[in-house]
Amino acid sequence: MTAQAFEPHDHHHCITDAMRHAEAVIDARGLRLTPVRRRALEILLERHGAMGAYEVLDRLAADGFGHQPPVAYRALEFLVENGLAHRIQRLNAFTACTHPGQAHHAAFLICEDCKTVAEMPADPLRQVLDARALALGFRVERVAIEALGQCGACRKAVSA
Amino acid sequence: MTAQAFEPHDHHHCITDAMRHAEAVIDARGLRLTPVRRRALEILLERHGAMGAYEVLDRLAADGFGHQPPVAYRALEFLVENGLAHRIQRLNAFTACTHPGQAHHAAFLICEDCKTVAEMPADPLRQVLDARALALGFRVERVAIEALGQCGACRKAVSA
DNA sequence: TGGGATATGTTATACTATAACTATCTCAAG
DNA sequence: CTTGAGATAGTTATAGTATAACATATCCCA
Repeated sequence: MTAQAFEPHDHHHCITDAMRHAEAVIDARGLRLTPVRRRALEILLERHGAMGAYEVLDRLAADGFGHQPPVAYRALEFLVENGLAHRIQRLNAFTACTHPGQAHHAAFLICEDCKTVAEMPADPLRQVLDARALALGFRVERVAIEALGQCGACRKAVSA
Repeated sequence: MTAQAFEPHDHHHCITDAMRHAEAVIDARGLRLTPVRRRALEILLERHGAMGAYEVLDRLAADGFGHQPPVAYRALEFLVENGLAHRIQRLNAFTACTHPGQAHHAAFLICEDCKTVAEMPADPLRQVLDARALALGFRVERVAIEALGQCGACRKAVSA
């Protein structure tokens, strides 16, 4: 598992794969991937970026769902709770999970040029962090690791 | 350098120390630690927690400074830019830097019970993160590492 | 088939942040 | 001195993000 967001890839496959995963996960938990929730996930999956709740809301509204903020926030919250999406604190925005199903700790790489958001496994980082925190008596429950910078493609584009 | 926020310590000393550091840093850069900026820093230093901009604003207003959001946001932005405070994305809030002056990468440990925010050196984490990101072609510029959990004191309090 | 739990929708409001303009202060060049 | 450019602080107004609280509809099973 790598950060495919920065690689050229068959994005359609990426989407259908994620949707299948989502169905499986939700089903296994006895929950329901209702129309709004499903559509919200599809919208997030369109690109490897982050989308604000209000942007998602506009899209949902255009598709005939409700027009008020809670419609989007609730769908997004559901996705995040079930590991199908992540909240990017830095951007006050949400991004579809690219490794759904697998329990994982993620770090996010956010390209400031093209706005792509890639998810990178952070388990090794978490081990170090947890250990160092524990040495201070602190027990870590959740961590947000969000890096801003420049992706390979954008670096090449600048130097060209 | 450790995360003294979780340790019992002479907080008054903590404050005077930080203020002295601040003066030195700002002076060395040929900038000005004006009354609002100084007061804003003092307010953040009162406790090892995070404070929202509007809370800082109320305090500043009570002290005779302006009553409008930019007053607080500008002072806080100045402090952050000069490494005297940090923004905690997760909380939409600000905390005084406990290692001012030293160039450093910090990770934040946020106790969900007592709301204490401790700053922990993150240079080793950064090295790992930078290397792993670079392997994906990504050049890291800034990182936010924010952990939620429970500090030692609160853990003891619960189990007692 | 009734009824609790879940989900969706609404209104209203709270919280966070910045743009744009005005007035004031600082400090060095003339 | 004094004057003018840049920095600082104040204002009004508005943009952007998020949630509380309640009404309505749907699901599912006892």
